[in-house]
Amino acid sequence: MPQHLINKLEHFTRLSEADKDALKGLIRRVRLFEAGTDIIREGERPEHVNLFLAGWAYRYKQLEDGRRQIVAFFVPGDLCDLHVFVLREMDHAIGAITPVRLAQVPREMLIGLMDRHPRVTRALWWETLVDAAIQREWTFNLGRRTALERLAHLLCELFIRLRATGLTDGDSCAFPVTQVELADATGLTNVHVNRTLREMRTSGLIVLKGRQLTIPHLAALQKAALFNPNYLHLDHEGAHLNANA
Amino acid sequence: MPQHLINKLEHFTRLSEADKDALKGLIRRVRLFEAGTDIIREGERPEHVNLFLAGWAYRYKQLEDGRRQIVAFFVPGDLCDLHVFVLREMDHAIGAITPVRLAQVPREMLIGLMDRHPRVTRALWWETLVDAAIQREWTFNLGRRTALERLAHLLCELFIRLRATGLTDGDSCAFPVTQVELADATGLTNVHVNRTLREMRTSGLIVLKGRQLTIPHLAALQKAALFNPNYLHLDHEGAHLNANA
DNA sequence: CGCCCATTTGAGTTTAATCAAAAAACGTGG
DNA sequence: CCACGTTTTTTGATTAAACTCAAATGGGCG
Repeated sequence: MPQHLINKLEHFTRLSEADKDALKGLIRRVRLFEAGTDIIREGERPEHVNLFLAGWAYRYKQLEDGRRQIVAFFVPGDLCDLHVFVLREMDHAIGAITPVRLAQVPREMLIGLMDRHPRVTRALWWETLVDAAIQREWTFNLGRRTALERLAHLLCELFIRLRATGLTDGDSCAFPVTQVELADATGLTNVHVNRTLREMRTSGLIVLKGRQLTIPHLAALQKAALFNPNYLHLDHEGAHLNANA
Repeated sequence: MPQHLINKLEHFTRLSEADKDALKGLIRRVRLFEAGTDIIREGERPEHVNLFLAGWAYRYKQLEDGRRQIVAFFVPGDLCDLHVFVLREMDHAIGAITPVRLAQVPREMLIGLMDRHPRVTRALWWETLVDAAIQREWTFNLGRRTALERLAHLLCELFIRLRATGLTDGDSCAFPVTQVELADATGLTNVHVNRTLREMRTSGLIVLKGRQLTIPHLAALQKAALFNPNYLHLDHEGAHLNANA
């Protein structure tokens, strides 16, 4: 069930039962990927839109000399770019962090959905625009924040995204990302990530142990990160569009 | 005339005369902005899609403490996010580098165009996906490239984008970006940008003087930048979609 | 138990930042 | 066309943040 996606979209607009059923109808072809494997590789032809049902993954790009940058994380409820099939070749890869379950949605199915459900269509645009906003924020993060701010910002973002999909438990959430992956996402080295995490732990900003993250005082972490959640555009933004329900 | 936009879109798909006329019809409400002023400010309500007709601009985000990051450049032929009006508030600002002339396209006009011209619609998706790919590449750039590679990469990208819109003259193009702006785009300081540009000049990679950039040997600059143009998805990618012309 | 992967720590180095000031280029009005 | 104020570029000296290299420790699992 795409309950995570529905939870998330409802932060933007209210969905009817028919809308939700339509979203559920997207889940026809389900595939599983093992942790550590590639879900899509650079150069491949994108054939469908991927909807993440369970597990974590990341988009990444890599240079011939081995330098790697993670440019996005995927958590359950996330959707890859709506119109990928317009492009001939993937310019990046997607790798699974944990075992991943995802639905492969064929273009025709998606187009049909958008023809029949304008409210879902708007919600999916919102999702697309938020993805773009997240990517811009990462650009800022890498360009202008210190190591500690950068890591804190990433943790805030992931926690809030997970919360929006119903995947947090109080002030805790699963967190299967290794320090090497955190380094590749923040543009740091794993050594420096390690030292910075220690600093965050000793100052009580986070508890991170055994693939579980706890943020005792989210406001404090946000402050340390100079985190402004406006770019996630949550808080029922689409209310003004609900009129024509 | 949106000739620059048309030139660019034709790198993706062939457009009919009707398609081109439809694009020209987007230019109804034209506005001018002075250099150094904001075209849109953070927090504002996005009312229309902006199509850049002349002049350079940038998207930027700023922290309360003054740290600023430029997250994208706009050159003639560029279009802001197709569906911005789905969002309630801008999460960033757009500033004019030079005097800017742009067309403000109302949502209804755009929706109408996309209803009537499926080939233009696909081309606009392509444009949107390329924008997202560029943002990802910037993330990589800031995270994993050295100062010299970063600057070289940015220059390669801008030169190739300008060339695709017909705004280069041989191996030269206008380049009105100051070193402070280059610093804010690459996550460096203006001092370090200055030293790095000097290095690029003395090694013959670029000639940059009086708002004019010359790249004597683009392949060499690309090599220095570890630049792979695949993320720009030029080269008539949409050929396979031309069938139903 | 032993292996593998992830995390942690230490010591020394490098890249880029900071601070400060001079020089050059640019635009404008006299 | 020149003088003048402003912005941009350039250079120097010093500092700090993050990287590199190397090795030890810890955890999970068959």
